[in-house]
Amino acid sequence: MLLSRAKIAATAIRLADAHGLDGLSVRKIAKELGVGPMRLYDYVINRSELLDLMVDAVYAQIAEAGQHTDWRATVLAIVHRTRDAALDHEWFSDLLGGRPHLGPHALAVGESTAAALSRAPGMRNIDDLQRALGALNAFIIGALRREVTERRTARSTGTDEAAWQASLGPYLTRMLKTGRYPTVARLVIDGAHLNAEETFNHNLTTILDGITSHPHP
Amino acid sequence: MLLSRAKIAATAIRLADAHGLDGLSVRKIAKELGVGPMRLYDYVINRSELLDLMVDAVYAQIAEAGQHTDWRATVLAIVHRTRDAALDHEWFSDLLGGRPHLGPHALAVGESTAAALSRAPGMRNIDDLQRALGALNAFIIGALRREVTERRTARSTGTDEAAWQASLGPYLTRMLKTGRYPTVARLVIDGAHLNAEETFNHNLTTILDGITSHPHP
DNA sequence: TCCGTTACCGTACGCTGTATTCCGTGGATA
DNA sequence: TATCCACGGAATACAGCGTACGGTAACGGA
Repeated sequence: MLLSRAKIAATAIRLADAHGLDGLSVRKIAKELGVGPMRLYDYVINRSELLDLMVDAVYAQIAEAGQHTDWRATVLAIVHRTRDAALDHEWFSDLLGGRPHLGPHALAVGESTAAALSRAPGMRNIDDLQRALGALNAFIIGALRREVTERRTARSTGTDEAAWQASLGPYLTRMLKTGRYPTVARLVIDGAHLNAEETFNHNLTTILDGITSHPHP
Repeated sequence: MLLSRAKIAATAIRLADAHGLDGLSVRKIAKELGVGPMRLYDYVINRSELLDLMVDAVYAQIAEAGQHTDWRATVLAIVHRTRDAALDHEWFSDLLGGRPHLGPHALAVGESTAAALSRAPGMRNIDDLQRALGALNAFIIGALRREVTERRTARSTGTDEAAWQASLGPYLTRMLKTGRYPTVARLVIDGAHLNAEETFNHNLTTILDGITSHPHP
């Protein structure tokens, strides 16, 4: 069994998809590959470099988003592929924003995004572009983390009313019944029906609109 | 030495501030308190509950933001206190968005934010509020994670040109010299002078403006 | 044929979170 | 007063983690 960085990353991703980042260990990857644990260190310096490898493999998928002539269509395509990737590989969202993404594919995605955004209206100079990229990336990171976290808790508690009441309910409903958090209570009770993808798209549109129109000097 | 959840959280926070989340362990907290490791489990179920305790202690600081009559001033105050907290306790940003924040102080902050935002113009119903909160929180999470990550790498590489060239330079400059990432290259070279706080405030304003004006139905 | 170098491998160390066992002491009862 | 019991805190135990390190086997050149 001869190894390679790509093969190691692939099995690591499979394991992380199945058991999460906490369930991922160098030893388990090695066992899955039928190899002693220390073999991996011939291809990778650190566990952390292994994570970087996994992240960049995901960026490779994201980078396959086609180029459009319209800047907005390009950005939308990239962001949606990123969201798909984060939902496919939930551990990806755990790493999102936690380390600089400097792998070749991550840089390629960054380049495509930046290039598209630089063609947006209202982008007067490079400082505008820097800020706009910052806002967009911040939104992506935060929104995907939130969505994945939500999905996880929903999965662990069960979506249906009964299981909800049994797990988080006792504590949270007691808290909300105190009357100290009326707005939150209304949000939890009345606002549970919103569709995640719709909300994401809505807010993404808001961000892009906000970026391209410059009301404040 | 008699313990309490508050005292445990306080020392845990001190240690995490000093050595990061990776440098934090149940045993070290116990040793710092002059106590056997298992004593902590009389006050806390899990290591993860201990993290929740720490997070909510930070939210207690954030919650001290004064209420303003103006909704925008209130939101700004909360967000800025959150940013201050994240820069004071960098581990806080590692936990941001990674778990639901359901502690009493976190709920209090959420309530204040939601209440203020619900008084913003253009907030027609609870779905609008839900979405607006989502966008705002996503931005906060992402922006703070990015800023802390940036600060960490800057600290580890050294801010000055020489140290930069020595650490990330070899790889990154080689990458950028390939010419495959021209926009990123321009951003790295020309855009390094931007002030972090200014950028944060600018983008926060953009988000709030975007939330309160509803150009798309 | 012999040696130097290189590539591979298993073992071992220190650390983690946590379950379980053990023990000393204080209070209650005969 | 003597004995026993209950109980709280300390110590030990266990399974797993990342990875440093020492040994070994194979291979190329002299």
